[in-house]
Amino acid sequence: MTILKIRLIVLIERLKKVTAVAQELGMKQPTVSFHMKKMEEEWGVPLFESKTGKVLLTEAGRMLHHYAQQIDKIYTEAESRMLQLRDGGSQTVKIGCTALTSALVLTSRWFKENQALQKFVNQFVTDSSERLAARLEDGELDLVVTAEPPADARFQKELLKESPLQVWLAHDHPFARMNELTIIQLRNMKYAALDEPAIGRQLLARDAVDYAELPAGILVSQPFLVGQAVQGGGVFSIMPSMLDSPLSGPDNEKLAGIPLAGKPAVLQIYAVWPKAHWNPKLLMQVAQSLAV
Amino acid sequence: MTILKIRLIVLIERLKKVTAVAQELGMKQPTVSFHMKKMEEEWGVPLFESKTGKVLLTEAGRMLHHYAQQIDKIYTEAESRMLQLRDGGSQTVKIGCTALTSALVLTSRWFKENQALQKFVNQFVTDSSERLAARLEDGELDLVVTAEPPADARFQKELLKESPLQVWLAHDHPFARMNELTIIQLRNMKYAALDEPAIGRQLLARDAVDYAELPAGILVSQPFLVGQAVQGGGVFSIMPSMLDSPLSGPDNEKLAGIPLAGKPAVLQIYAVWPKAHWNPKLLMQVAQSLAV
DNA sequence: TAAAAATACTCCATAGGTATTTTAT
DNA sequence: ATAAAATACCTATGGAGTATTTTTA
Repeated sequence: MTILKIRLIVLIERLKKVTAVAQELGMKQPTVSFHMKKMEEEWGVPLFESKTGKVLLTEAGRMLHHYAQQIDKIYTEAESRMLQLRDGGSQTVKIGCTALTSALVLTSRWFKENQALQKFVNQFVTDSSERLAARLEDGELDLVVTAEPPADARFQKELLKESPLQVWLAHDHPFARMNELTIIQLRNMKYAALDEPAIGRQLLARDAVDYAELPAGILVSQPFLVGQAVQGGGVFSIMPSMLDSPLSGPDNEKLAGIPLAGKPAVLQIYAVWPKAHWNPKLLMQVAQSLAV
Repeated sequence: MTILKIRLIVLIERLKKVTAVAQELGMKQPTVSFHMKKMEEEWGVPLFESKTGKVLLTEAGRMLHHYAQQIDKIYTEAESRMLQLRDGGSQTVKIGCTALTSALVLTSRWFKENQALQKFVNQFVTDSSERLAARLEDGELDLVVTAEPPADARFQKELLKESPLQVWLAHDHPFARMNELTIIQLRNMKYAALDEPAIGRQLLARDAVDYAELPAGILVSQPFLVGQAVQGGGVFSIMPSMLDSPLSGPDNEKLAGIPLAGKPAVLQIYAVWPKAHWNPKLLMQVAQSLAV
């Protein structure tokens, strides 16, 4: 069995025409027919059937297709990785972050202090933490920085940073000089929330009642947008204390960060990577650089 | 690239000797050497290096190995499936259950009423719900019956049964004729728990305080062992009400099942299977048969 | 009847072998 | 000195092509 034949099954299922498959694979129609016949011999069962001008898969064919699809995906990933490795002359490491964790971890300081690492680590991807976990599992990403590490024994987990959540306000707000704030005190303002479920989960775990009383407000996808909204006035947010510089844009006044009254909620940022990775040492090194 | 070469990488990594790999694959040493060289040409990078009598993988080799391992696993699974299909003359469906869900769903009645289905559905596996989810994902299982369905859009989920949790006691216990029981009333007895985290989670969700007050006791892996322990006396358990016949063994007196006082906790049993399965119709049919 | 698939036949690359040399403990 | 790996060389099968026939919409 060759990868080519595996792709052939995938394409037959998708295109349902022998000529179209041949075209897609850059070969001639008889060659594809030949392979189809050969595969049926190889497996000892009919895999394809012609129905009303289309080539369909038999039950056995569909079963094989199920596996062929997975293999095709993995092999394509391997090819693209190897190309990067060959052309870049060295390993490339793809890092995935959420909008929030990228702001917390990929600071200008990190880029300045880890230029040597950037020979290897040179691709940064942003996505939701669920999708990051999926892409890590697929082997598309090497390391993921997330506040919601998947609970899976196949992955190595390393705590990078901890940051308590606090209330953020415009610097000229009457509350900006308070020592601490309860959520009830903020009920007349809008809540600008980042689309990062980990924050909500932390608040919920800290105090479900407080969480339920959070007023409705604005949902944004980027930390700096939270900053803009809060600068605008009449709006507060709850974000990690560590986020001060990303929140205050270059030409904005600094925002005021005031601790939550009572039990604190702490956001934990983890690096996660597969234990079976081909260069765990490099990944550990990357994780340690991100932990500074 | 052929599957054979993919396996070759996997075996080189495992055995670290060219001759050993050749032996394992049923070929001669020069053939393996030949393939190794060919693959390095094909990928355009060195994949293998000789170190102190052993053949090791280079960085690129390790990277490729990471994918090769996955592909090998999937392909082996496909082969074994196809063999079953060819020899059995028809599709085989492997079902995975936890100890508890098997007792609730794979009743003698099910086997009696679904003999036609058993032409296809003829392998039953028991494992923890986490491992079942992993084996389903791997394609080793076709359908999993679990109280803890994975939250994953790739899977189809179908509610099979719902059963309230209730207290189980020996038939001659003083409480055996009560209409309902609180957990506090049982504090002088031992709690025989089944190793099925879904039960604990349901109780926790129902009332965290009650749950915290459950006395320490016995942990068993099989529902019928819960029955034995409760029959023994001085022991209670909390199990689905639907479980009466599996709990009372053939030569035991019937156990008494008494509802929990207050908010009920209900265990939900789901069938889960991959949406991308090659015979979703059959699986849906199986799920419906299990729901009776 | 026109387009798509199957068949027949040819050619070269690849996968496999044996015999032998080279390399490493 | 000996076992393992590399090399050289040969053969059979498989993969790809062209030309042609058969099928089916």
